[in-house]
Parts: sequence; structure tokens; C-alpha cells
Amino acid sequence: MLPDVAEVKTRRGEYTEATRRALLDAAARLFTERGFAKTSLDDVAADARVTKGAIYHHFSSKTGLFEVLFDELELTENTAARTAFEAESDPVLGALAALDQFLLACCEPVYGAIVFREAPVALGWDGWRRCEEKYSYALLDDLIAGMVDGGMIAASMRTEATVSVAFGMLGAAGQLLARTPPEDRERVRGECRVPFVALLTGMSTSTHS
Amino acid sequence: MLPDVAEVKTRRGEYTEATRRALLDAAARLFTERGFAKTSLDDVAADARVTKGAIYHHFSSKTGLFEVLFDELELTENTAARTAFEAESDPVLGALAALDQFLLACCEPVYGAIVFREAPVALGWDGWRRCEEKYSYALLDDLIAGMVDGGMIAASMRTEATVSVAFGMLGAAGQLLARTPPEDRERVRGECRVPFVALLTGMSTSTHS
DNA sequence: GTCAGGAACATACCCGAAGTATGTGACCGA
DNA sequence: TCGGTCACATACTTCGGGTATGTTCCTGAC
Repeated sequence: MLPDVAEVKTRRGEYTEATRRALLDAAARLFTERGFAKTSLDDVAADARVTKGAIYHHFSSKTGLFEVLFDELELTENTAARTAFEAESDPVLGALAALDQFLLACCEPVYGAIVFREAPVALGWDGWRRCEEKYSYALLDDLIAGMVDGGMIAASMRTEATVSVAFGMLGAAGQLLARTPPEDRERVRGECRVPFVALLTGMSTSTHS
Repeated sequence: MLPDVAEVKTRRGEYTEATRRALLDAAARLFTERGFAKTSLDDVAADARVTKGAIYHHFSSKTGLFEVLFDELELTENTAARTAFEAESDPVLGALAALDQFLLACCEPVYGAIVFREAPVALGWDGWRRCEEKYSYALLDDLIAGMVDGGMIAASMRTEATVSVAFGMLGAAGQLLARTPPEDRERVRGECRVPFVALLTGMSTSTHS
């Protein structure tokens, strides 16, 4: 690593952590701008002012690098959404609060691009789903369970299919927002809420199949 | 091309069409089994008993080959779904008929795998969406328009966001079905219908945002 | 104090796969 | 029959992910 901005000489660990951070930041930028497939590891390394050796020292592979980045983003966002959910006493209001938190996060360009646009490409659909099982799938499952236990929706809704389809909705909304020019995001975000509200309404009234 | 099974010597055009067909069939098989990324063009060529030169003679690139395959599958399926939709006089029943046709097609392993599992990987998310605009997006748009015009749902539903989110639902259901072992498909297909019915129900009753 | 050892990278190389350039035989119209 | 073009095959280039190895610096043990 070129010591061009190395004013502070502290402990070694801080240096290596800085390198790791620089790599993750560079990857986030380039993957968001050019896409995962069209970004080479040399590009990422150059952007972080290191070489490819540093990448393979800190991460297992290109996919591994992406996965760490993915986990970072999804952990913070998912925690925020879960917090919003649990802050409400009513599960339906909690679900809406979590939804709003999610849609808001998708307006931030990096999150939507990495988690919903690039992740299927980088990890494959199976890998993507595997990674999401800790986050969105788990949250959706809890969310639906809460509404079922509260008697708001029918128990027949608590299936893997419902969770998958709901996740598909979130993904589509996220990608749409990530692609929408900033000046239109507020409007589109409101429009995205509509089908979710309709789904919740339909779930609570329809007890038949 | 090795003339090992060249019993019938007919016109040249039929030979070349047979080669093209063989390439598309081989691609469909291998992309479905191994995935797009893990299938090389040499593999496809070998499976069709030709070489890579034949591929680049008939198609523009690996992506181009996939796109032709995608268009073929999506054209037939989309036509069937549209036919099912237009056969019903009531738009809501028509939408359900189209949905059932779609879910049924997803149980056929090639369609679901190519159109929903591999397409985002092969074409990137933007390219996928671009290709789908002719098919699923257009059909969903007409479908929603029909329900709005018939007064079944609020006009506020007719937005790009609703179409996108509905497409995300279909995609998720399709991928789930494509991944589900054959013996469970019937059950899962029924479970997949539930959130769609709930969405339609919710749309028709909720006139507020 | 020094010396072994490992952490944190850099450098050089390998290899698979997409894409390209060129060769070749067969057919077809003139 | 002869030039041209179609329908491929063959040989080559390029690019990028991954690996193997070198190098420097710090750290801790004696």
C-alpha cells in the first residue's frame, strides 16, 4: 500500500482494517456503478490503491468479497426494519413500519443496487436466497407469524410460498426504486406502498382460499 | 458437423435450421441443468455435435444465444396466458386464469429455470427487464388496465410500481416452483395462488391509499 | 539485541472461457 | 464451370479469476 496519506502511524491492526475497509468501499462503489460482472478485481484493488493480493488476503474470492459487502448492508438495514416492526404493538402497523423503513433504505442507491440488483448475478439465485434467509426471509416469516398469532390474517397464509412471493414484491420494489431518478423517488415510493397495503387488506378479509 | 446421422440429404436450409435447433435445444438443456454461468459454449457446441464456430455463425454471442432461447419460451407461454385471459369476459376471472396458466407453465422445469432463474444472471437485471417488457410487463399492464376499466379496482392501481411489484411476485412464485421437487409442485402451486388472490381482493376493496 | 515466525501485502504466473480471424468444403446461380 | 457465398471448422487472442511465491515489516521469545 502506498503510504501517500500515511500521517498516523499507529498499530498494525488499524492499518489492515483500513485496507479492508477501503476494499469494501471500492467494491461497493464499482459494483454499484458498473455492476458486479463488469468490475474486475484489479479495478477494485486499483481503486483502493492496493493490488489483487490484498483482496485474496482479506477475502476468499470475488464472490466472497461480495458476500461480505452484502452481509454488511443487509445486517444494518434488516436490523433497522426489525426495530421498526417491534416498536409497534400492532403487528399490521409494525409490518407497515418495517415496509416503510425498507422502502426508504432502497432509495439509498448502494443498498438497492447491491442487495437486489447485483446479488442474483453475483451469487446466483440459490446463493442469493441462502444469504437472504438470515435477513429478509426471517423477518418476513416473523412478521407473518405475528399477524397470524394476533388473528389478523388466516393461518393458511403462513407458508413458504407467501414468504417467497412477499420477498419477490420487496425485491421488485427495491429494484424499481434503485433505478428511479432521485427526483421521482418520493412519488414512486408512495406508489410502491399501494400493492403492499392491498395485499395486507386482502389477507385480513379473505379467509377462503 | 459430423454427418454420422445424415441419412436424409435434403435442401441446405433444412440442415442449417436443424443445426440451429440442435444448438437451442442443447443450450436449453445445459443452461437448465448446470446454469448459464457454469456452461461454456464449447459444452453447448459439443452437445449439439458441432463446434463453437457454428454458435457464432447463428448467434451474436453467448448472451445472444440465451436471448433467442428466452424469447422462444416466453413468446409461447405469454401467448397462452394472454389467450386464457381474453377467453374470460370478466377481467378478474381472466387475471386468475392467466395466473393459473402461468403457474402451470412454471412447473415445467425448463421454462421456470430459463426465464426466472437464469435470465437475471445471463442478461443482468436491466436486460431481463428490457426483454420482459414485451411479455409479462405488457400482459400485466393490459390485465390491470382491464380491471380498472371494468371498475373492479381503483384507477390509482394503474402505475408502473404496481406492474413491477406484481411482476416480482410472479417471478418469485415461478422460481419457487422451478426449485420445488416435482412431487410437491401441486401443493406449492396452490399455496402460490393465495397471495395473488389476496392481492386482488385487497385491490378491489381498498379505495384509499 | 537478535532471530524465528507469521501477518500483510506485492509480483508473477496459470488456466479456462468468451470472442475473433481465418481457412475450407459444399452448394448455387450465372 | 466457375466465381461467390453460405455454413461451418480450426487456430488464435484476450481477459480475468484464481494461485503460487516472493518480500517486507512487525512481534514475541530467548
